[in-house]
Amino acid sequence: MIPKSQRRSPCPVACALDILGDKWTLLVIRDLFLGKHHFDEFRASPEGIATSTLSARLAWLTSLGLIRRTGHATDRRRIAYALTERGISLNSLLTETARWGLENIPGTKVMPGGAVSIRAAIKTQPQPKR
Amino acid sequence: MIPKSQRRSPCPVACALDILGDKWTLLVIRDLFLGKHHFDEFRASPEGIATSTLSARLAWLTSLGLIRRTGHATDRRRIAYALTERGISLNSLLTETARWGLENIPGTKVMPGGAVSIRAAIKTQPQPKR
DNA sequence: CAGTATCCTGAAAGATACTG
DNA sequence: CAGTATCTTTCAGGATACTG
Repeated sequence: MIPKSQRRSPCPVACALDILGDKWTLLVIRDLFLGKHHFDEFRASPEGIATSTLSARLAWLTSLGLIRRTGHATDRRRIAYALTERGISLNSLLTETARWGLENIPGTKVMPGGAVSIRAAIKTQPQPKR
Repeated sequence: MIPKSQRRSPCPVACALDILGDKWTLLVIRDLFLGKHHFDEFRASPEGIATSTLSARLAWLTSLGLIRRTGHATDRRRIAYALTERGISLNSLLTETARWGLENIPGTKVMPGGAVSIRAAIKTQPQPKR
């Protein structure tokens, strides 16, 4: 969490933006709500995030306690990410963002794979790839 | 509006972030919902936005049709900004952002001046300064 | 009051290559 | 598969000064 001393103000909007206010963070969250769990799945999203950027975001969100890493002791190929309770609390904010975009930006549409779904995030177990 | 050709994807979340995904834009929107209308009022907000940044954001939001400039023909001191219908449609997104910050970031609190209020934005008439 | 005009710097991000 | 390591570039944003 960002220490109070270096926050721009105590405003909850400003503080939320210090965490989520960029072009990538919420997209990673979106992917988790869509049921994605693996590095290469995030990377394969159509927006085309760079590996260095993705790596930084995953570490950032982990440090904030919004996601957690479900590593595997011996097999690095089974590393996965999942939303924590706190991460799941972003559901309505994310949904609201999607709704606004859908209603106000012509040409937008929900991705193949379905709408942002809290159920996908909660019920999908992080699975190692076959 | 950002042309489809240069969007990262058709995802409504991604497109919304291309518009709102930075640390300043939503704060200007917030100030409008708080009933502020004038350049120096935005500037005086505790986050301390630079004049060049503020100027760019006001032009940007105006070009998107989210705010409108209610200029005065002869007196530049009476220039004011107000939310358009489309800008007002950001109310629930903004409120959701504030709610999430308030519930998940310790030490945040609504600014003196009251909670983000759609009524302040709608009912307050842009008034020239005395 | 409502900006514009510069100058400048750091941080963010893209591209690419490499690794256990 | 899940990253790390560089390198380079861009550009958002801060500081400051000035103006009708």
